[in-house]
Amino acid sequence: MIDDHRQRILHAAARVYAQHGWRGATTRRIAEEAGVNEVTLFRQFGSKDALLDLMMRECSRIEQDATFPSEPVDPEQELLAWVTVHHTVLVSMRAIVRQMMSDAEARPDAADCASHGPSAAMAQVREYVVKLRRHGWITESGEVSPAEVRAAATMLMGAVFADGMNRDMMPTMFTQPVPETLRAYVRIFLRGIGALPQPAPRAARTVERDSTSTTVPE
Amino acid sequence: MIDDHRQRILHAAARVYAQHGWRGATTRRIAEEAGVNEVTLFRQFGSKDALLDLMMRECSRIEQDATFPSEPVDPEQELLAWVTVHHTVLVSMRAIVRQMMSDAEARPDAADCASHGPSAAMAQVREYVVKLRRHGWITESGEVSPAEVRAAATMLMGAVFADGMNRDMMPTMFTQPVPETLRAYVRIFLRGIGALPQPAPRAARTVERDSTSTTVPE
DNA sequence: GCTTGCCGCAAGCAACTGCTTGCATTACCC
DNA sequence: GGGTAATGCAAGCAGTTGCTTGCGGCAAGC
Repeated sequence: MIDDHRQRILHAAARVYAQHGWRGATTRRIAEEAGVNEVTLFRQFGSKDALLDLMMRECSRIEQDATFPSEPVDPEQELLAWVTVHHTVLVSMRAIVRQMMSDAEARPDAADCASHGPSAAMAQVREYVVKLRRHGWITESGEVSPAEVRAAATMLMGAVFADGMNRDMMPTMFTQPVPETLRAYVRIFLRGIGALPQPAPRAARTVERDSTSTTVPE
Repeated sequence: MIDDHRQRILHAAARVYAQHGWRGATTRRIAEEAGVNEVTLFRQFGSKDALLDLMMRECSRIEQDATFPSEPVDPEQELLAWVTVHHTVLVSMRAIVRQMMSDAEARPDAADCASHGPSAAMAQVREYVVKLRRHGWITESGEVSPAEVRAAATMLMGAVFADGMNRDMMPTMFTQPVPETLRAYVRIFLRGIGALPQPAPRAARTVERDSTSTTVPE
């Protein structure tokens, strides 16, 4: 029960900040939320800026514990499980992430903190893609260029990010339930990097129009 | 030169709001930015809230003028052109969109305004996908379910959104230049809905591991 | 018992912020 | 010229906000 106060204040600061942003996170509000006198806050952390800076640094230490298997066995299932965890974490933190993104220009710390999670997640996906290639799920000499595979990973992460951040605000954009959507993201990603069988052959390609330049080589 | 002041104030309000958010958009700051006395602001708009509300309503009227051709000829090129315009608009408005997203809970107007653009864009893409199907670019009885096609559109929009919003904050996540990345997004999207030839056949699928459950049917 | 360190409480201060008032100025229309 | 509407300017007011100070309470260690 030594640093109980510090932790309580830090957690309260995170909650208030997530709801009201930097300017709205008043020292009085944080103190009230923490059930602590406002003066204690200044005695413990010095200033409001110092408190929020520390809160953000603590916040970026939260590691998501989802990991990929060391050797891919079922890419669709493995990716789906991982993406689901990532999406869940994102949804639970969307309020604070939104605030950090809006404060990113004014407070560089906020940008670092907000980008830490996604960057780490991105690194995990890239590592998994390397494993996929090494284990033959992606053809080494495939016509999907490595740059495109890289972009596919960015696309997957971006889609999951946008889904987690915006789904509650844009009901017209996200009409299907989360699990179904995430599975579709994963399947499209795998198909995009050539790791899932193409569902429909190119039979219907020459219909109705003279498709002279259907596939632009580069 | 009649309503010059109103427009100047509205534009100044948008700029200040984009940089400092709702709470940071002080009436004094807006007035200074507009080169107008603070009192004029209150005489014209009544209150700060009324001014910012009106600014947001005006802001959501900005229509992006990119359109798809009435009949698809070259889906990759057409989608790429459209996505490029959409991305450019998004980048130019990213600051104000970020603020709106952080203010969405407190101010419902902000949520409406922020979601208006993406929703309209989404509708355009969905309409284009319908055209693609109608013109035979997507097999009617394809193994890509309509739900998955819908999710693919959401995925494309989400990826473009995340790219436009986060690229400047997360350099480790977006390593490739914008045009290359957008083209990859489009290609993966088309491949995901079965409208681009699959690059690598399923030859390398049985390598090194006993892939018993490679494709999970449902 | 006595010091030490942390805490709560009350008060307050300077700066900022939304907003108002009173008055002089300017431009336009009849 | 005179009325009218919009603007600028100076001042101010009440509420908020970051932060400080002084004081007393209270538990722990000597």
